[in-house]
Amino acid sequence: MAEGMEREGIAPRKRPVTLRDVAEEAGVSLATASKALNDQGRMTAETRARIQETARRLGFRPNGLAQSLLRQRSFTVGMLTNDTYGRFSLPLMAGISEALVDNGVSVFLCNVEDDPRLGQLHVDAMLEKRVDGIIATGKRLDRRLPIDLSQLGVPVIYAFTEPDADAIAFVSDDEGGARLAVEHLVRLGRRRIVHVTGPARFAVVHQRAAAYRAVLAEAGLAEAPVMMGDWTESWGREAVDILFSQAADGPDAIFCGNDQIARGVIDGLRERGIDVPGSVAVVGFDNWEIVAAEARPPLTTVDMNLAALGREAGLTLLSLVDGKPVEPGIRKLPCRLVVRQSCGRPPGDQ
Amino acid sequence: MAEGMEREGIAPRKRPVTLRDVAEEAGVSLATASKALNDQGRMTAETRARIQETARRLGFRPNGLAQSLLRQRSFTVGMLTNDTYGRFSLPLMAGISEALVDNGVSVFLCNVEDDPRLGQLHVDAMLEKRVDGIIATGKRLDRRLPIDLSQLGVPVIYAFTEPDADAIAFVSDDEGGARLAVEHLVRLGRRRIVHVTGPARFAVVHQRAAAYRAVLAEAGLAEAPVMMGDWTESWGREAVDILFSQAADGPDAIFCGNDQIARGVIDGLRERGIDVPGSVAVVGFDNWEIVAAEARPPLTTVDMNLAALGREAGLTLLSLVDGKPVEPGIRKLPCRLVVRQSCGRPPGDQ
DNA sequence: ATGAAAGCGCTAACAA
DNA sequence: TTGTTAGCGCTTTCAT
Repeated sequence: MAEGMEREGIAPRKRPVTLRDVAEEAGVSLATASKALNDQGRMTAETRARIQETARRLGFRPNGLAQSLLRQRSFTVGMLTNDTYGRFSLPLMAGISEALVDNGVSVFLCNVEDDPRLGQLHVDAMLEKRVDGIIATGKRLDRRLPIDLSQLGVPVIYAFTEPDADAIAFVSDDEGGARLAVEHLVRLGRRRIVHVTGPARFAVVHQRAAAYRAVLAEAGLAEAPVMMGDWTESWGREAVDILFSQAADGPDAIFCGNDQIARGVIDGLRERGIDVPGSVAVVGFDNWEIVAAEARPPLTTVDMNLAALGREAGLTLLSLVDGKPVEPGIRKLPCRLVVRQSCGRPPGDQ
Repeated sequence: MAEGMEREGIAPRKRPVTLRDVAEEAGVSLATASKALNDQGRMTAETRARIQETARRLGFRPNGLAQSLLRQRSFTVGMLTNDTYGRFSLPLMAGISEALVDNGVSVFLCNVEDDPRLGQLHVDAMLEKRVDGIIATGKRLDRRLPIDLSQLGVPVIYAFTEPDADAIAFVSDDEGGARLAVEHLVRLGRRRIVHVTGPARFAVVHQRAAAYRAVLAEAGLAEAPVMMGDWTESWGREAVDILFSQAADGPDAIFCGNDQIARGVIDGLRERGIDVPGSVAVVGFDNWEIVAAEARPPLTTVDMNLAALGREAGLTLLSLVDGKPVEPGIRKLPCRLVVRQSCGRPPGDQ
């Protein structure tokens, strides 16, 4: 039989090439072939090379299912989310995936909406597939996913969602983020800073408001009542109407609870002929590119660093899977201020 | 030994419960236990019930890896995308997942950006994990993913991305979608309809423009030169400036290439004091909720039905996996017009 | 009606 | 240095 050149480049068709095929073709035993391809055991470099070459030629691809069965490790994790629009889950996913892909770990993405049945379905599927771990993510820090993940028998990490007791969780530091925003305004010399934000039933609304008040107090500035409404542009515009309808002097800065409100605020101000940032500076929250970057002027806003958060979650899950101990608790990851143009030129201190 | 009540509710801890555990506990053989739990073979109803009850009590969960190894089927598919923002990939994913989850199939989501190395990494991982198939998706119908999927040895379906030759693909019917939009305007009595769209290097720009021209011709209306620019709000506003800066009579309807342009157009018109939809009707494309619903007035726009497209792709992949033959070729799935308020009340014909 | 045995494709201990 | 063997957890003939 000629040295197999005729096999070159043939894609495995019907039956995939197995390690046994490689071993036979190379004239060695299964075990030897295995060791050769895993750079384990001892053998002549020549043998190893020959086996590897044979594997390459045959288009051999190890069967991960068999490997996983044996190693008790599937190199697979599940990510649960209820964030249908992906505003939060996609950056998280990007970070998670980035942390895992280089370790050969793939991610099952499962949208459970807010449906317990769907959640159970996905979790069952994951568990049967023997995922090495699960990352639970969401769209709200103060709401749980519609499934109980506390007794699963696999490591679970919570990222950007309300965790169970004694769980390991990563969340954004909303107080810190709000501080960043308000301190920025203070540093720019703004003195009458108001806060227009979302509905009171969101925990973050109170956390951010508390930080807002704290920073004003520290700066010796008067605080205005926090204005709560919807997370929408129209609420932002409405808030501007309220703020500027009285003859009294309006604010010179508005810290908004999210980018959509901020966008509404900016539009409302422009339509009243009020210059941004000249007369009023505006800061948003979320750094939702599509909203923030297209505002007029482009929005200075707080970024929750969700990709980094996802990366941390992924790496931590990996540690857990490797059996390393991880202290339970909630870790708050810092936000970051993205300076665009809605507050004017940043002071020279940066 | 007492009848095991003390085991009730104990979550499997260290070593997961195996079928062997169930068999021993129930006092039967492995084979019998397997059959009992799969509703196969023949045995007394009593035996079957007892085994099932035992499994339940022990919290037995079949090891999908072992099953997959044997059945040569992993109940797992991979979804490839290069759509980082998820504008297209998330609706697709939702549809795909919906079609698959009830069949116990989970989805690996893999963002390959436009990086061939990353793409190869993900595809290799999928193949090693023995995915039953792959769905390739993207953000442009006229660009390929940065990896060759033609010789993988597993079924591949293309959804909303440029397919390889002889592949099975699902795409949106952009001509049809554009027809829907322009015919809507015609039906509402608009006569001077212009088209403001994206860059010429996008194939869809030409497809939609062709449909725009065709509909105008059929209606005996004059077509205006198609205005190509960026896919941005600012281009929409600029287009309005161009259209209305001359004293000549401007259009009474504007068909926009996407929702962002449409939003810019609406803003531009409002800022010029031109009533929408009174004086000018506006239609968008994409039905990107966050942009379309928050426009003033809310935007009538074309929805590409991406979730349905994903569902089709998922179901078709399933057929393929089951060995059913599927005709290769590109299937165009119809779009749908979502009527909001930017064109005025729809005529009584609906 | 039930069970023993042979694998699915691979790895790792132990022999040779 | 290489090969033999015993599984990983499960399904499936084929006996009994």
